[in-house]
Amino acid sequence: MTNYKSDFLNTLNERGFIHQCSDFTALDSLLMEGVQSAYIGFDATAQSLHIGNLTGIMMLHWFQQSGHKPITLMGGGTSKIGDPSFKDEQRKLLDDKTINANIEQIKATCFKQFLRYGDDETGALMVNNNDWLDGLRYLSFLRDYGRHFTVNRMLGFDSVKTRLERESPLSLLEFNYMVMQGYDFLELYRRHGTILQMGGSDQWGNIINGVDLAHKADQAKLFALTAPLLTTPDGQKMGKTVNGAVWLNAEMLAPYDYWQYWRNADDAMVGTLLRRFTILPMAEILRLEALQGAEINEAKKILAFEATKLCHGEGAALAAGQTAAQVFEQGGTGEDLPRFSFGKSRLSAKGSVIDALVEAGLAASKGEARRLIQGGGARIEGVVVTDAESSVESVHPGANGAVKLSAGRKKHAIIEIDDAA
RNA sequence: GGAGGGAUGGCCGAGCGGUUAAUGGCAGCAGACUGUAAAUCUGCCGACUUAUGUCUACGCAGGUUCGAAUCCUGCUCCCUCCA
Repeated sequence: MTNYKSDFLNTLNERGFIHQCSDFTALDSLLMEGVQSAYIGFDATAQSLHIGNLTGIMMLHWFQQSGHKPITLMGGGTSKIGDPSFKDEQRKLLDDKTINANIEQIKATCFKQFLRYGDDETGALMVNNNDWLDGLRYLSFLRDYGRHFTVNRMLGFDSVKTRLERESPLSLLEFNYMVMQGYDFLELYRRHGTILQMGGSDQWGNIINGVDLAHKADQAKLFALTAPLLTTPDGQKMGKTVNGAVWLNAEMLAPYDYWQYWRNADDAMVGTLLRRFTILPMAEILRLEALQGAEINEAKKILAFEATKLCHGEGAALAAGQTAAQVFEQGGTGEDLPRFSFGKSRLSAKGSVIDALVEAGLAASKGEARRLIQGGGARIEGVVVTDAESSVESVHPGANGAVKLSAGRKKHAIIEIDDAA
């Protein structure tokens, strides 16, 4: 129904990225006038971004594909303070060195596949808000910018309102986060002529703050564009897996596991995910999301392949898919399964299955491994382990070379028999 | 500054001297059913150990008691009301 003039908004629209915009018409026109720059802010507290950041990354990707200049803003300055909503006192604040290392890592492992960095007109740019936040002087900042923010209005933001309603304390520091984020936008406008900030719908208030600030301070017209937050059909947040976050960095989450994450998507999510996280043509997506029943599995495999390919490259995506086919469709093993070595002498030891489960990372403790076995969830080469005291050898006699160890239907590892130990 | 209420396992939330590693719900894991989906049903769900053992846990530090998450004292933090 909605039709835009600009490729960018049309693409975002058909791929389900549009939730709210401060002014569709004006933004649409501006995008037609020439190369524009837009940014999204990212956290720099870990060495990698995760799937929750992928929506933003894809928005920037399409922005660049549409002939514009994307900017990835790293929250180096804000990371130095630490997230105040996280009340754990033990949390150590990050120093510049760590933050800068994180930023480099993130650029190399999370952005480079999706964005083309470069100094040319549409080359992506990486900036760190520490560059301007670190040197801010409190009094002059308050005088120049603080006067543009009214507390009355800030109290109206959902992020603040819910906090107050829940009677959970909101520190001045936190309250100031939105001011800093607003200031970032102004700074980028001044430095790079950035006119658009994007983000998840939860960022709306923060983004609008920047828009307003720039209007008041510089009489500039900037834009906010947000994407709907991804939730499962029953309203749960997406992006968690067995081990926590779904990282984009292959060292933190193997491509095989990344592939699996997508493969296990909810039926009802497949269309949404294809639109958002693959660059398949819309015609193909429409075909795939029309599939019904068990046929949806085909769509899921394509989703997994395409998403993994974007993040980890075609080779890794193919390998992951191949391993998955071998493991799940043929009940065998594959190259991509995690491996660990196990001394030959331990094979026949009583209870060695428990040790193997723990060492393979399939169980967090011996107690958990034992419970897994007692619940009938542990298998060696497909044979259910019935006795917690079993040795690997007693379950699968003649174990040689390597055997497959499984915890549940989905988690597998290869035990490589180490003759020397 | 005064009066009162509260802090419990990943989260929510019972317990208010002893069958309490602590009801229940959510989340998580496993099994069955399936399509590596959802829903449903069942089991598990502090650690070590494997036996009917040990340790660690109910904001922090002490105390009373044969015995405390439960009672007392001090401290910290949060909330509400009054100044």
